[in-house]
Amino acid sequence: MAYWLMKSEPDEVSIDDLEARHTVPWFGVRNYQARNFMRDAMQLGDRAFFYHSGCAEPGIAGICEICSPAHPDETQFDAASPYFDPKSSPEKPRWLCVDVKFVRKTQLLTLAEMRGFAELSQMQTLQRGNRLSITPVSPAEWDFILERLK
DNA sequence: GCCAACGTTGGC
DNA sequence: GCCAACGTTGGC
Repeated sequence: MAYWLMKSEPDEVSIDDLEARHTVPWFGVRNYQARNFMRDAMQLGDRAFFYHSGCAEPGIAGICEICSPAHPDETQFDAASPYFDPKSSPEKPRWLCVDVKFVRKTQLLTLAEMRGFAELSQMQTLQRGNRLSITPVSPAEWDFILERLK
């Protein structure tokens, strides 16, 4: 059992979208490190903070759970998708995703608030220059944040 | 294998 | 819209 932080642009998929759809494929990851986390490290039942990025108020907006093994991300084969990858093929898919299911929505814990906690100073997603859309969260960080989520 | 150029992420 | 940081590409 491991913990994660997964970034999504709310314009594309927000916590409200996830709540409405119950489960969504985590499509659009085009970074090998993030892909490898999904392929090699994630397990069914792992929980993740659902983080809103690229928006006016970035931060943790809810909690979701990994509910499928890694499988090919269909958007890579769709020429009309911004995530289309001409170098990938269904025979040899390059990009994977997992499905996540809605657990709960929380009051937004903003990035600014997260940066204010000394207990979170080592959190990977808060490190300078970090751009990974999926990062591991330590059990201590998970518990600390969970206690502060409303 | 090096590395410059370029593209992307994402906060501000 | 800006820009720091960093990943990827491709020529050599």
